[in-house]
Amino acid sequence: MHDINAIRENPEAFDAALKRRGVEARAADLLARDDARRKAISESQELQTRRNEVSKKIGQAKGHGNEVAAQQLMAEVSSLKQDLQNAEEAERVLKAELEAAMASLPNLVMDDIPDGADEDDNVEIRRWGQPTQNPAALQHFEIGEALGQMDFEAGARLSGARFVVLRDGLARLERALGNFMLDLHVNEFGYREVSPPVLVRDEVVYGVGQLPKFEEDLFRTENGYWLTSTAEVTLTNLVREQILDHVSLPLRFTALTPCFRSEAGSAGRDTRGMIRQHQFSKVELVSIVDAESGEAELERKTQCAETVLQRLNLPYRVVSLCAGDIGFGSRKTYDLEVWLPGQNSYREISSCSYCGPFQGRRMNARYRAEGEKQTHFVHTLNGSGLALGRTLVALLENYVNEDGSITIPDVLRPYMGGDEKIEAAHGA
RNA sequence: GGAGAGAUGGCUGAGUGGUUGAAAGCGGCGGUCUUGAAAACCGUUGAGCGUUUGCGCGUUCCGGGGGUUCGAAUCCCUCUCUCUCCGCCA
Repeated sequence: MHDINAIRENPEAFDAALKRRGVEARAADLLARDDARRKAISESQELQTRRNEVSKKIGQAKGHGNEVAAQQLMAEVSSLKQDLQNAEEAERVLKAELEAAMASLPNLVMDDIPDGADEDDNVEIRRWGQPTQNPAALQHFEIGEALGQMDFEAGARLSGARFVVLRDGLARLERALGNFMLDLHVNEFGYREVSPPVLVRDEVVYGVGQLPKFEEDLFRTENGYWLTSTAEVTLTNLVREQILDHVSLPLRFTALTPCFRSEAGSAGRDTRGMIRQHQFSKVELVSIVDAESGEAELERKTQCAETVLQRLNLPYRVVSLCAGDIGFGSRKTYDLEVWLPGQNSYREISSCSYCGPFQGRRMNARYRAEGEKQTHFVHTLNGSGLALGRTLVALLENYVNEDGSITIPDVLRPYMGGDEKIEAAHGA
């Protein structure tokens, strides 16, 4: 959500920032609505003042037993009633219209992100590790199916397209990855582990900006719950409608949760394999910070996510998303793209975003500095650290051996009972 | 699923239609006293919005929304949440 006062102060800057995203100018329209709204507020407040004055006198007259005077005053004020109702209704409507107009507008991007229209204009920031080039490299689903531990037919039988069943070593590998990542972020980077709900109500989804605009990307239960598409939704909303002490910031939360996405509009993309599923597990990293710390926290968070890939020894690159490709609620986003030999390309495995006060305002989440009266909206950040399914994909393609077995990276072995390899299941 | 009770300021807790944004206590902050601290005493202490250069003025908010009334924390409707008992259940 945007700050209408900031738009009033500098409408040109607002429109210019929207334009970088390819969104048409809106400031003039919003300010006209705001002007009408404020006029309506003044009008209804004026009527309220008059009503309150007379009503007090009525109370006093009745208190003194002066019924005649009271009756006169009541007759006088009753004529105000309809006017007041009309004025209040007008105010309500104008306020709702302004909010609706703003709720669907994306966050303003930061000055230092690249210009561009789509993902082709994203800018590579750095690379880590040596990508292996091998024309004969297998894709993860070929490797997993050969192991007899990645079963898309079973997934289809249970649930349909874009679902998978993992078994044996691969099932355990996924669990090991989750534990490894959580331990890393909790023990080394100071995140607090959280186990949140995955079913949430409307306003929570609105708070992070997925509603009202992206309803079609989400699953919903028949009685009105939304299935969270990422733990960002719940972890960020942990502070909704709160006023935090400045000294308690930053807050850093991590959680391992299933994520549910309808993938509407992705028809035909990544139809084979585990890259794009309706349900996947992810370790999420969320930070709640003050207005000054957001940019530094984005760098820190990106490092936290990168460390996972480094410990797993998976080659990757960091990409800064351009203005046309960046997400709705973000001001600046780094994507981490892991090297997939089977696809001979880098694929997104993490996305770290700095949202400024955009979500804080939608959630009405604030903080207050020691001894100050003024409250400020919290700034929020989120990032994957990492998506388990895609990490498993990367491990298969980067760690597959000649015989089809998978070497387990050193850091995961304690989580795999000391095993060094995943080999074909019995009877596969 | 059935029956019932409740939601008031940072906390506890009064208040059932008329100068009530709300008693009282606790907590917090400031002050007096003290070498310092404690105790005691005095004062102060919610969140928004509109308007104003500013001091300020006005207005809304007693779980959310709507209604009745000249006037609502107080009456009505509705939603959400919490609690108790019964049933079911991982």
